[in-house]
Amino acid sequence: MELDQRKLQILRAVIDEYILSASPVGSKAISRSADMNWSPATIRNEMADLEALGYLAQPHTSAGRIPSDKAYRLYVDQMLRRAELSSSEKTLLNSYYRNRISGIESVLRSTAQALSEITHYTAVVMMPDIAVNRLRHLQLVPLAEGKALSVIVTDAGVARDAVIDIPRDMTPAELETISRTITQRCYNRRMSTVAEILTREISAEMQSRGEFLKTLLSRASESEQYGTGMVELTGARNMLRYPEYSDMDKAKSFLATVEQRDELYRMMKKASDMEFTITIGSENEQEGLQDCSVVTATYRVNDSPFGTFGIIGPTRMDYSRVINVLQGVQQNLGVILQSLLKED
Amino acid sequence: MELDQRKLQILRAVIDEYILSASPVGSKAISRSADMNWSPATIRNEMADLEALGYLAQPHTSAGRIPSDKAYRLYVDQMLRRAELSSSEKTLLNSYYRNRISGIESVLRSTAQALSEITHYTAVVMMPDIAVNRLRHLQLVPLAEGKALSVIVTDAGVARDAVIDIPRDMTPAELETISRTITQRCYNRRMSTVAEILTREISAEMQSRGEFLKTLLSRASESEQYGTGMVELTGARNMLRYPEYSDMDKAKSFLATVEQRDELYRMMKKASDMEFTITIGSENEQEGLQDCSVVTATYRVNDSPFGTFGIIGPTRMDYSRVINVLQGVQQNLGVILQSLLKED
DNA sequence: TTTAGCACTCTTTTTCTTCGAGTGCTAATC
DNA sequence: GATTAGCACTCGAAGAAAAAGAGTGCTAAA
Repeated sequence: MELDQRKLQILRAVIDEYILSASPVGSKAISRSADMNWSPATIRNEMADLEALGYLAQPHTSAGRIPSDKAYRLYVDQMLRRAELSSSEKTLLNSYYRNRISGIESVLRSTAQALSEITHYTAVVMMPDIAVNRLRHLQLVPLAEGKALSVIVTDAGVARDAVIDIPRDMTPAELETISRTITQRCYNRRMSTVAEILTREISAEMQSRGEFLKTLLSRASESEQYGTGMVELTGARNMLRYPEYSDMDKAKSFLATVEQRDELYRMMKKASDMEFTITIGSENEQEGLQDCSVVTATYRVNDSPFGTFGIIGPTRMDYSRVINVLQGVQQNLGVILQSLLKED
Repeated sequence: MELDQRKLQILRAVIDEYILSASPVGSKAISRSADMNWSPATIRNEMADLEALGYLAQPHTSAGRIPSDKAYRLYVDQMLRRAELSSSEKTLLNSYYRNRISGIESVLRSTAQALSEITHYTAVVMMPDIAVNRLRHLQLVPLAEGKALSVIVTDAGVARDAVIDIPRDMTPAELETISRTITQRCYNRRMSTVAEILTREISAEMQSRGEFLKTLLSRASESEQYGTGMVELTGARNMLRYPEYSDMDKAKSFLATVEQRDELYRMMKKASDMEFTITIGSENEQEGLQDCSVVTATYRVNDSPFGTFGIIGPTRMDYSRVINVLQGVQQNLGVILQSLLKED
């Protein structure tokens, strides 16, 4: 049995209605909706078919139908109309960036806030992964005997720092020399290759400090060390708006899940080579997101992918609105970051 | 009418019991508790007195009593016994810092997590306010024409950065010179005074760039700019454990309140010149924290106050446990940060 | 001064009933 | 053959009524 035009139309109507109401949709409600010229009885028959095909489910015998994950999948793949953001929404969006443009990360934090407030869902933004960035400057700043702060600045305008151990007899002047040498040698090299270059070229040169440099940069390549793996999450509380989380336990487990930042990071990282991703309910790997859908978008700066952000909401989220907003933010973010990094 | 010994004993018993059970405490329950040698009837009389004095309240006629904020105040001021953390708890605490010692801020983030997981309340940690730190290094890194990243490193091992505008004709070499000059002139000066020093001493010297420097450092002193005002908040979801938040609306409004990071920062900032603070229910300025208590502690590095962290919980939180944990963390944090900044 | 006894109050829990939305099936209709 | 009206049936939600229980304040006795 295939999905003919009428079945699709009905399925769509069920989903649209369920997204709005969050309660099982009956045949009568469907037959009342626009362009639906069949009687409830006919629609009942079709709905029974759709249930047999796995697109609809019935919480109990005498209730209406709710869409399955499979139905949402079909919906987002084939039934979604994209639309531009309205100009008032664009204005709203831009208002979040006022006074907030002191750096990449604060822009991204504001973005997360904007996303969650505009969509009323939970927003997640991945902080830039410096591994793909290029080194602009490395500075070792002595803190105390045996300790220094290592600061890395990349071409993307991102700075990351870590406290490191240094040999006790290392002087500030020597640290400065090392900083300068590394900066020179690795200038504009991808962060992911810096450690390698150092081991190969520089440590030999600076024999006496070879061991130190090795440690320094093996740690530099460990992502943990320089604060990679960070995500900003905002608006988790929004989920409490929706009846699917009126059960306290569900709410708790959702909040517990999203507090696991490293898991979220993994998820976002995986999505980061796609322009857009939509992951519906059980398609999510994470235990606690089985009742959620995650929509992500990747934005670009200078035509190369820079970072990823997204929305987490109940599976019955308003997909088309979410996608429109993400698309709007995607463009916006490109422009704003561009203007932050290039001259105005 | 004064609070005699027996009234105090009864009040204490009521509070202890209410902290445990979260439901109104009756006279019978009290008379059963240890060292309570009076009959329920006697205790009822005393409880009526305590209610008249404003220490207890009755949700409705036929219910037990619950402590008022005034009662908690008395409780924390006069009835609290402090105790050392057990050694197993200390071990647990330390386990949070493993692999997490790459920098001040990541240590503080781990601290927040540890606090919330150990106490089962919400933890908040104020990131160091660099205004009181001393400048160790300033570096201007060119990003693109007209743009640079300004990075500040302080003696506390904290780095902060911001994207800034620079005159178009400024060369990398010139930026380097400026960086070095500022670092030299302001070395070990408090960040709060750096802007002033620059305006006074340096801008005159570098006439042509005077305007730029002024802008640069007026912005440096704006806290916003360099990411001051940040707090880390963890474990907000823990509040859903407690019956006082089984009402969805209460839970929502709590989460909404703590998502206002700047408000939280203000609160913490205010607490930061006290070793410990306990703020109970209506004593809180913030609207959304009227049903909460906030306990904070300030930790020291090198004997000078460094930062503040705290616990937010329901007013009937287990104060003595919370205080013990905070005290434990306070010591711990001092040691860990010390070891991070000084040689091992 | 303390306490046993008791009537009273008010919430919580349970049980039972009613209501209504929605279904699936059958038979009539287009 | 496809569609639809009609109808008996199911099952959860909502409401009402009843019962249970915890705790009180007061009185009078110890």
